[in-house]
Amino acid sequence: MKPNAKDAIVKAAISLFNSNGYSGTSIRDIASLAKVNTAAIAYHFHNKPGLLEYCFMHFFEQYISKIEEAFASIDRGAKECLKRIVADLIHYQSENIHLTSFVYREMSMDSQIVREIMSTYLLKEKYYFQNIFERGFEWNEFRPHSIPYLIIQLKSLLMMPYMNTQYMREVLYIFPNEPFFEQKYLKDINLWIDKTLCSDLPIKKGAALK
Amino acid sequence: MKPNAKDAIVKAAISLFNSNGYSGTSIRDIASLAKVNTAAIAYHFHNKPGLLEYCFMHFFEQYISKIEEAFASIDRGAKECLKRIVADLIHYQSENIHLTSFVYREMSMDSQIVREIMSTYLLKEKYYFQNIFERGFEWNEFRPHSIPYLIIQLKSLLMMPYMNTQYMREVLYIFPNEPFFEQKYLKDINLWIDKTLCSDLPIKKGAALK
Amino acid sequence: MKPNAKDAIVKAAISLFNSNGYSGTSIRDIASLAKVNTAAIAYHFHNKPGLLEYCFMHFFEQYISKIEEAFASIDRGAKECLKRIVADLIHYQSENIHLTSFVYREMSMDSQIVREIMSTYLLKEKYYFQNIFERGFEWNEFRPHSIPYLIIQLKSLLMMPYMNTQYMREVLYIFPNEPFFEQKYLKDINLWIDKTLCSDLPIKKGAALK
Amino acid sequence: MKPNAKDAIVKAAISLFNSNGYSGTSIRDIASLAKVNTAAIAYHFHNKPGLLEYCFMHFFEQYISKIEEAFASIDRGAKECLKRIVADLIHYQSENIHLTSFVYREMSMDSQIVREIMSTYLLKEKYYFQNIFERGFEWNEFRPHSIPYLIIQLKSLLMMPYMNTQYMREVLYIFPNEPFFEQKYLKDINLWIDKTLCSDLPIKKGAALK
DNA sequence: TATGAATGAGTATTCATTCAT
DNA sequence: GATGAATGAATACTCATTCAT
Repeated sequence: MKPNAKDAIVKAAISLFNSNGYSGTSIRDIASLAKVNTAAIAYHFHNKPGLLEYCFMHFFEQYISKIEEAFASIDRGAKECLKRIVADLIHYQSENIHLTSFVYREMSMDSQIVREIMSTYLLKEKYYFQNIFERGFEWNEFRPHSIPYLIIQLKSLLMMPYMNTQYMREVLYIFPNEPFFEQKYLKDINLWIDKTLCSDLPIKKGAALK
Repeated sequence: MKPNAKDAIVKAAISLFNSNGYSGTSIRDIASLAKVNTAAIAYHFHNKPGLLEYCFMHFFEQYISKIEEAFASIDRGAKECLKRIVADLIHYQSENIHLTSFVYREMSMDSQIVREIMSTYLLKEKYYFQNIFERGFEWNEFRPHSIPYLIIQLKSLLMMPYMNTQYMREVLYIFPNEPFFEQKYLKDINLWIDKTLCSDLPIKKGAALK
Repeated sequence: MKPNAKDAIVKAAISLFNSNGYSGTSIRDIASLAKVNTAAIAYHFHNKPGLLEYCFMHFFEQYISKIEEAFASIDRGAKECLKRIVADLIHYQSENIHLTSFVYREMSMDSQIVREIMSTYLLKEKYYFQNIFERGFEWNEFRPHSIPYLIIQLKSLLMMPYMNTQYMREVLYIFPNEPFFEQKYLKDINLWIDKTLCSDLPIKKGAALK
Repeated sequence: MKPNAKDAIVKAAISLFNSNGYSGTSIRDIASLAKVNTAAIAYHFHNKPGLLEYCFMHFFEQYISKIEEAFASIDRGAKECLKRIVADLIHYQSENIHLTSFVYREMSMDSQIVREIMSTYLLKEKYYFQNIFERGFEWNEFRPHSIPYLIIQLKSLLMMPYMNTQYMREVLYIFPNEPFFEQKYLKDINLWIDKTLCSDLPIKKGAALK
């Protein structure tokens, strides 16, 4: 009868998790929004945490693959590569703004699933960023700096507009799902890369790009 | 019998809200952690949203007063003033890390209380930031730029380590409640102010500082 | 694919009904233990009560036929006949200990099925016992006594070790499925027959066996 | 409002557990029969197993105390003592026929609670019976025999009419809660004691009662 | 102030069963 | 014959809140 019950459930879940939080959303709310029987959720995702995990995986699988694809072009320069990653991630997040928003929020909770996701996906992400920064230092593209502290800043810029869409809308009157925003904000992050990450480089003694 | 039941409740609430979220925490959990009868919470805070509102107000009252105090020294220069605000806020957040963490997370939810807090405190904060940036442009301290987009970046740097303590700890191995972190991270934000916010200034034609 | 799905289901059902009770066992538990689809149970037994009824019938059909076979030898003496019945039933119960255990327990519940089984099989059993006792009185083999009260005692001795296997194992350290137990316990019941059922017989004036 | 909610719950629970079994009875059935809110059950007994445990303890506390009281008179002879225990237990069970019935049935299930009850109460009961039998052998009152096997028979006679009240009523037309039954059945058990337990005693060489 | 008892609405989950394939 | 998907009703339990004491 339902052509795509599973997809309908996920879509409803993302929407409700985003506005009310995971704990603040009931299985029945999701089921009624997806026009599906509550038992169907148990059938497809075993239980509520299972549905959450599915959303997490759904998000991070694509997230990481964006990074991996862009990372392949590391040989064209660390800065170039980083900018491409940033552009891809911003685009991905803008396209999946509700999912991104709720995943980021829920990742700040203390649970078994979160720890698993972190050690699976976020350590991998860290590995790529670390690699890029190290290449950047080596090839004299980036000003030497503590890598973890650079990651904090980079991640903060990547996450902020998608974690706090409410604030963006109601205080700053900026809507992160508009295409206009994507382009403009990207420029700002690139400015951070150019100015804060790369500034005050010592004499460029023939920067060793392949 | 309880010497300071109200404080005990707030302390327990902050701790539990922080690790399990507001919806994920029950009145009884709080009561049992605070070693207080459940009805005592209703007595002191009327109901569960009342307790949440109290935490929000508790946080933002102090938060805004930090900004206001520092803003009084705007005449010594916009950059100087901004740096002092940043320093004070970072310190305040580090001192109240659990409260900060849970407040920021819960502020991303969609509720009546959140909207009220936003229009009360965050619009006020925006007003001060706006003022500082405008003065900075006027006095030729800051490179001209869209103010909302500057606020995004500034806020992102201010909030990130306190919204994602889990990530900080488990992926980056950085603990935002250590005094060492506060100093080091502050330097990084100042670097952003110096390099990204102020860089490429046109000829300083007698920058009008007092 | 399943060579003997029906048997596998019954076997699994007996095992689970025995340890968790009928109500405490779910169709899905049975299906997964029998490695069968849940719908297969509905196919073979119509519904859950149908499966229970099948187990009851399976047990009592054989149970009654044991009695009937032995009863045929009534002419060789009531006592002789009774001893043979007891021996056959004890042996049958020992061989089907799990089924016996759960059937006896479930028969103490108040349901439509139970009442049907009782009026079909247990009234028949009573008829045979009654007959034997009457012959025993007539032929001066048994001490005259109220038949229903004799049946209580006889049934209690027959059922006890199989209804309370848990107690037998954990308190008395006796395992009713060991062949040793069967022989020893049988001797005890025969002792009851000899001493309590037959004791203090008036002068045996030529015990009238045909 | 409810003068004795707890008692009302227990009374309703005993009635329903008796006719439908523990698993076959829902919290809501009990609550509605006791005219109490379902949450009141959780409040008084924590959860469903907690209510079951309370019933078990309620039964066995009194059960064991009956034995202990009667056991105090062991010096007046093992047989005398045993007869008094049997009389007291039969009376206690007749007075609490529904509780007895369901407790005995549920004790045959495999669960944590049952194992705990067994090792607490039934091992104690065994200890007393063992003691009585040993004294009986020593003082030449009982025919020497395996103690566990004697316990089986004794327990079977004690339990049977109360475990199978349905069978008693519908097949034998005997109602174990009638005062008449109690007296008549007690006589039968005493007969078993006199005939099967004590029969064929060797020459009573001045039976050594203290 | 403070609390033990109680409540009604809510929670996630499991149930036996059905049905199109 | 056999099965994966789906369902409505029921499950035990937890929730925030109220109220008499």
